[in-house]
Amino acid sequence: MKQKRPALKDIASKLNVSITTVSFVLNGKGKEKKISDEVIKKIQDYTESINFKPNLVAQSLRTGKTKIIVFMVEDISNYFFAKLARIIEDIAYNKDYKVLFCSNENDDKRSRELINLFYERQVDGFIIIPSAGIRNDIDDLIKKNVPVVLFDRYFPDLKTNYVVINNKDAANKATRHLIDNGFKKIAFITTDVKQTQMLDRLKGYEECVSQAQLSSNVLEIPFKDVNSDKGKGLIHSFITDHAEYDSVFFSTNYLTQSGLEVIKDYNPNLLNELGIITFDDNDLFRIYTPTISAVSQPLQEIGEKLMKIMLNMLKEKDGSDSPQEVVLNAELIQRDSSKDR
Amino acid sequence: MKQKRPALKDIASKLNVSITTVSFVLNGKGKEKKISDEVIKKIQDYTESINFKPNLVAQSLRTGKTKIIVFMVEDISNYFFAKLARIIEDIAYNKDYKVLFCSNENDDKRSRELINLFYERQVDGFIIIPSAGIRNDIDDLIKKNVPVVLFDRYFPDLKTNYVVINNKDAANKATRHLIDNGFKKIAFITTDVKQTQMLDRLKGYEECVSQAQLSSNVLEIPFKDVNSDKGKGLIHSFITDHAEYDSVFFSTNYLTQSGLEVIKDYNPNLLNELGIITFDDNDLFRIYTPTISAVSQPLQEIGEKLMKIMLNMLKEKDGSDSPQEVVLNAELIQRDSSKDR
DNA sequence: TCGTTAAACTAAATCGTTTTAGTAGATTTA
DNA sequence: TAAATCTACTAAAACGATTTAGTTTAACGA
Repeated sequence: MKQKRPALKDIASKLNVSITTVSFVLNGKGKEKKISDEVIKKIQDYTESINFKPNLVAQSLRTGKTKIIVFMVEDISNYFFAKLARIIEDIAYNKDYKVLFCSNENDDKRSRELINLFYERQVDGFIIIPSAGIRNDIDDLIKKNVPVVLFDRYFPDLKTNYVVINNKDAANKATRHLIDNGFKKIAFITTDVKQTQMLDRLKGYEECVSQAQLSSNVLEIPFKDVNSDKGKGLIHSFITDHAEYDSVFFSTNYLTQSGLEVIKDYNPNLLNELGIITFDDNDLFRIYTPTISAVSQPLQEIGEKLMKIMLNMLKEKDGSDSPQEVVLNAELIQRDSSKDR
Repeated sequence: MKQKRPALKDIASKLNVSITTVSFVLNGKGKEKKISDEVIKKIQDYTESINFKPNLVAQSLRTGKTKIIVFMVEDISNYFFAKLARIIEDIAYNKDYKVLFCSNENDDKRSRELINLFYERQVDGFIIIPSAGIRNDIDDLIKKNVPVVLFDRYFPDLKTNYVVINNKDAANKATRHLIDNGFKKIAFITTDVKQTQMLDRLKGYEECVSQAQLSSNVLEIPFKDVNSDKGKGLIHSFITDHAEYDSVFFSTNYLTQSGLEVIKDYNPNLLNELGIITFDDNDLFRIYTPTISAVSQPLQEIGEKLMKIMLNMLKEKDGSDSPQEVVLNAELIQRDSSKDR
């Protein structure tokens, strides 16, 4: 026996006032709208006593606002994204917004479906890690005046809000750090993803080795194989075929995880001989043996910037401000794996 | 210039038909409602051409369904929950449901707020890891006929759907495994949380050591300190004060992470001497040195069961089926850290 | 004393759907 | 030929809020 939730109507008839009056009082406009203290109190007391909660769906329909923000990443179960999700969620929560998380697998079709789906649900804004082929979908959203902020990567030819880190610079510093510690044959293991974040990291590495007149040694793993045995196989042959490499720079944390597994299987001693450095820190790297040096993205700062831009757009009447392009700096955390040994 | 999204009304007037007709056609009821093929085609062609999407908020208001399920866990950035979230999300996605993730920090106040908030938003169902004190809130939801499934833990005195693992049995097996491998002074490090999952794990450990006529050595870390330096300090003194312990059983994965860090800091060699086993597997444990033995919860199975129960309730007219109580078995994954050394 | 203003409300439109209960006209039945 | 049945639609209520544009009564000013 599902008893119906009370609506304004029910309260109004119960208390012999109009729906309007109830609505005004519940929205704190009682004074402003000259409702008498007596009536205000009557309504407040009663709604509290029955623990009345307005129907937010109806509210959304009427106001056009849902107070929901979508946070779309590659894979919400990945450490980096999950941590960031928590930060975003907390900020949103304080501002009375809810966050819908979803994973697009860096796949265009899925990204597109998710965007449409949430657009239909009238979400108020999108924070998105875009997959490579959805430039136009993002553009459409912006044209429809929906608040959008990209992060981690962006489309150079599209004017949008975005928050990224200085990938090239960070990769450069990490490579330089290896060189400074005496490593000479540095391998760079990355994915075949052709998006800004990866291209910039590659560029940072290549510029640095070339400047130091060292050779460039790059392995590109197809994105779809990144966590599979196939991917691990590729890393394995790359390393075993080139016994001369004295160090490895992984371009992203899920590659590092596979990489460590492969190295450990192949030759555990190598873990202590090879110089290792990775993009994206992880709690694991701090307690691994050896501890793994990492380029750490400023999660808190990224989250705060993203939400600041988003909340700002949500406040504006016409979001006609020029897009914000934020580039933050990552920090190189030096641990044992990149020490000269 | 935000141009308004088209509504049924606009389509209807554009094509000189009624709103009703458009609605019928878009819902695939054209044939059933005897709309002529000609009109059906006209409407379909037009709505496709302008890529019309109905307003789901309005739809929800009318139908009372939002097609949204809430998935509430302690901390969405925790490996175990994040993995499960992905599984749930995928299943839901295929059934045309969306999932809202949120973290309650195992805190009653926050849990309560989240439940209310989503209830107001008319979500169709809740999948919840309950914090200790929200028994009555859960009960209220159920009384209001809202589909609810608990997991990981439950309230023994409340008839609800739940999916858990056999914690006592799993802890028992893990302890036995250590004993079988020659460990005699086994420490159990857990939290002070007094909920079924933790109590059962403790019970499993205690029964096993007592049966083997070994001593029981338990450290309870206050939940709020679990990931802080204070928690690490407690672990540190527990271990250093008791040099006689030859093995440690961690009751949950975030404790293990802190524990490994402490042990490594204190005396790296200990990592290879101490027997170590943990509840909740993690990719990290497979590649750690030593590899860490773990009680692995059947994530896929848990996710499937949860969604099966949930989807079933969502289908029913009156959810008057008796609650499902599912207890799954966890798997002990033996790795190097629990080998006799 | 009459017009004006303020106080304290309320009726009804609106948001964009779904769905029930029609209707008008053509065709069939008896 | 009148009643019944179909076909192909449509009007309008309903979901539960917000908000505009009133209305009524009392008080005030000149």
